[in-house]
Amino acid sequence: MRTNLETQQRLLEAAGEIFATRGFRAATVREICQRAGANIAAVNYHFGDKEGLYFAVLKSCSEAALKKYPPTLGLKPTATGEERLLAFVRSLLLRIFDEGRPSWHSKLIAHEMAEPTKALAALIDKVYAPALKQLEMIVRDLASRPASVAVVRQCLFSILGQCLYFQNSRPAIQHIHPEQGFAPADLERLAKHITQFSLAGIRQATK
Amino acid sequence: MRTNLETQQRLLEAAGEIFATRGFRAATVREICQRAGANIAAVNYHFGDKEGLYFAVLKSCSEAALKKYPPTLGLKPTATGEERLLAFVRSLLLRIFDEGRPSWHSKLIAHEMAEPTKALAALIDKVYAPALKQLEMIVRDLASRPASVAVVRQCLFSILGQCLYFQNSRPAIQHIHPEQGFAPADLERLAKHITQFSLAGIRQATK
Amino acid sequence: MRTNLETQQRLLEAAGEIFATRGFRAATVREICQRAGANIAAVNYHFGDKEGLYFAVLKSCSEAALKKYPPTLGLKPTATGEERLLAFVRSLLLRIFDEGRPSWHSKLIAHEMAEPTKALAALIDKVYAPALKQLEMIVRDLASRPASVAVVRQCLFSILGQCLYFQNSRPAIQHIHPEQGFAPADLERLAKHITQFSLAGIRQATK
Amino acid sequence: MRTNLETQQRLLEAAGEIFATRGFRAATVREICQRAGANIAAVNYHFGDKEGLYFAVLKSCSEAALKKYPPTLGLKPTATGEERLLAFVRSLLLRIFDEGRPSWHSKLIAHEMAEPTKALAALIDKVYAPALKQLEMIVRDLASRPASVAVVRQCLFSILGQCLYFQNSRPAIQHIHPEQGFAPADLERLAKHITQFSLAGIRQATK
DNA sequence: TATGAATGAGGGTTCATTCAT
DNA sequence: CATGAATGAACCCTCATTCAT
Repeated sequence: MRTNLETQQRLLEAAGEIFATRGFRAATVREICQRAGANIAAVNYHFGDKEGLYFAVLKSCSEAALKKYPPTLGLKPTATGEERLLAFVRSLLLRIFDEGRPSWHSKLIAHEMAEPTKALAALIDKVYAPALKQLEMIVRDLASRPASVAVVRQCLFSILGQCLYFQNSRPAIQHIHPEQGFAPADLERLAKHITQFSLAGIRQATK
Repeated sequence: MRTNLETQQRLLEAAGEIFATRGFRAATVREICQRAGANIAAVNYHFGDKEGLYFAVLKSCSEAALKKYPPTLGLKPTATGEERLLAFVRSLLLRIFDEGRPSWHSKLIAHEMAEPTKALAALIDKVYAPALKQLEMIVRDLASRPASVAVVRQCLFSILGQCLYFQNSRPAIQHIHPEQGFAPADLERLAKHITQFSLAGIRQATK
Repeated sequence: MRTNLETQQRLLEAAGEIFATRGFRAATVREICQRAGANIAAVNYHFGDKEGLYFAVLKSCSEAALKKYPPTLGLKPTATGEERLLAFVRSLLLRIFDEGRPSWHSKLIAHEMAEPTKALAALIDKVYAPALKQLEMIVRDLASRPASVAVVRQCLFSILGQCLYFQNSRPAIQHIHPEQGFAPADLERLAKHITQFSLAGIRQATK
Repeated sequence: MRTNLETQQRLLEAAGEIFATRGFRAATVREICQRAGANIAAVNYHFGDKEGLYFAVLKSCSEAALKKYPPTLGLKPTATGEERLLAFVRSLLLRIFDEGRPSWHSKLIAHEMAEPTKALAALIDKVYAPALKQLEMIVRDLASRPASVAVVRQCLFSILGQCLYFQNSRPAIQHIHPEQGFAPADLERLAKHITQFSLAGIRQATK
């Protein structure tokens, strides 16, 4: 017989993919259980209800994504600000374009933004805010001179916006620019562009 | 007696707000009809079905948003590239932060990106693509020297991303930076920042 | 402007075909009005309600069918019993296989038998019973010797059953015997067969 | 707790009666579930949808009817053609006039003929066609001399028509001949009449 | 007089959830 | 402990009918 843990794990896997694809509302407990090879009542049994499963998925996916692509990926302690910015951007793009569980994380966040649930606040505090904090340090480091809170914040927005654009507008991008690829080499180019573009922007903003 | 057009208009208003808030799937015709003060069968009578109403809402909102905040708002024919970029960015932010029908347009697009329906392709072709084309002209104008298609495209992504960030990540922004306001003066500041940031970025990218 | 009578007539035509095809329940007032080029409210205006239209159609179709194919079609006053039986059978088959209004009559009766409405009793009294009476005279004429009421009745059943089989089981016949045609020549053959078959049957039954 | 099978069985019973009475379209799942003492969602749970239940009913009723009144009921292997014809006719009449599930079968077929659904073809192939095949053997056996395909077919039509008349025109018969009973003894008489009538007819047709 | 916008009851179906086993 | 049959609310949609014009 399959253990509790195994069933829960399979449920999390199946739910992650389906929630990421369809969003919370459109996903059905039935489909999740079917894909997980579990009983229709398994969700309620293991996670209380659909929402409980959803929260568990969010938690699980966040951890998996940040573990696989940490924002400091491959950085030496002596890395320059530019290198750290590139690492941050690259890791974000990698999470977005990963095929598998890490990408679920991005899609789930996107769904949360479009249609927030009670899980959003916790998710932001746990995942979003720390990343922003990291990015803030980098921006302050790259600033031409000590910058005001407001200016730094605007730069953060500019950088994050450039990255998350690929998460939030992907259908439009793929429809208008079908020739745009997102293979590792393409992502590398994109990351470099965003880094250079932002570097110039930051310097201009903190002139 | 209420005329056909009046009822249709009330239905469009109610549906616009509810679709923008909840998305296509989660919105219910019952709630829409209730808010419009119409009978439950009114949607089917006037628009065929829920999808027909949705398409009509999309069309109506797009037109309303672009009419109220055209991307060339207040521009003279002799406007410089920088002025045109500022106008483009400002109009986009105004659409996003408008309270009322024009903002529905942005929210509807956001929902479409997160959970596409059959309307997405048409919406992109009609609204999204032309805006990108306009922005492309501006970017080419601002480039330090003739730029490759790929570089121009990346700059488009960077600019659009910075603007749409406020559409797609608003819940996170408001949670982390509750002190950040979005009154007209704030939007003006944001628009200027994005414009300057992007100007520097474009020049760097086309150096 | 079209007169009342014209609209009523077009409504009857359209309703006849649709009621015959789909039955009373499955037919929709909307479709009938559309085909008749009339307003959605025309049925209620001219015939009270859907049932009223149905009754009018039944009446109109019965008259049209019996007028086009009277059971004594082409008979001389001096016709023999066999000739009169053949004429009766032939007219019944012609009504069933006619393409147009007379066939609606048969289909409507078939639908009434499967799913009786309040119109059935009147229809039977007006159309069905007189025909049976005529057939009874013919059978008594053909009997080898004066027959009991019960025997005559059973012969009536046998003859009618043979004819109406093509009305009530046509889908099955066409599915199992797709090569069986129902052109005029085929109907002539069928009528002759039924007549001869029944003649022998009657004689046997009244031996 | 009630078992799965029990609920399914009750649903089949209730649906059989209601489908037989009203036909597929006019029957409502709400009424079926009410009569079966089941929840409104039970139909979808056990049979997928209304159509699935209908198909199951058709299957179940066909089997029940043919099991209770097989066309070879009480025949010895050495039975004569006349005896086999009588058995065939009698079993058909018994199915039609049975009160209970076997009669549903006849009524369902009648409804299918008047307003075919997707189930008709399968039903014909599985139930109708085999019966016709059996009858064909009998007719060939009874023919005065080897008969053409066309003649045999016409005789089949004549015999089936005489029997099914009581299925398809019962409302008219009962209205015009209220004194005609359909008790077992009456059916026996009818069966004998049809057999004798047909016997004479077949001999005449194959003379 | 004749229209068509509007109605509300009722249709089949889907869903997350519950509970006896 | 884990199941799957059963639930009832809510979904979108269709329908004949009504009523102000």
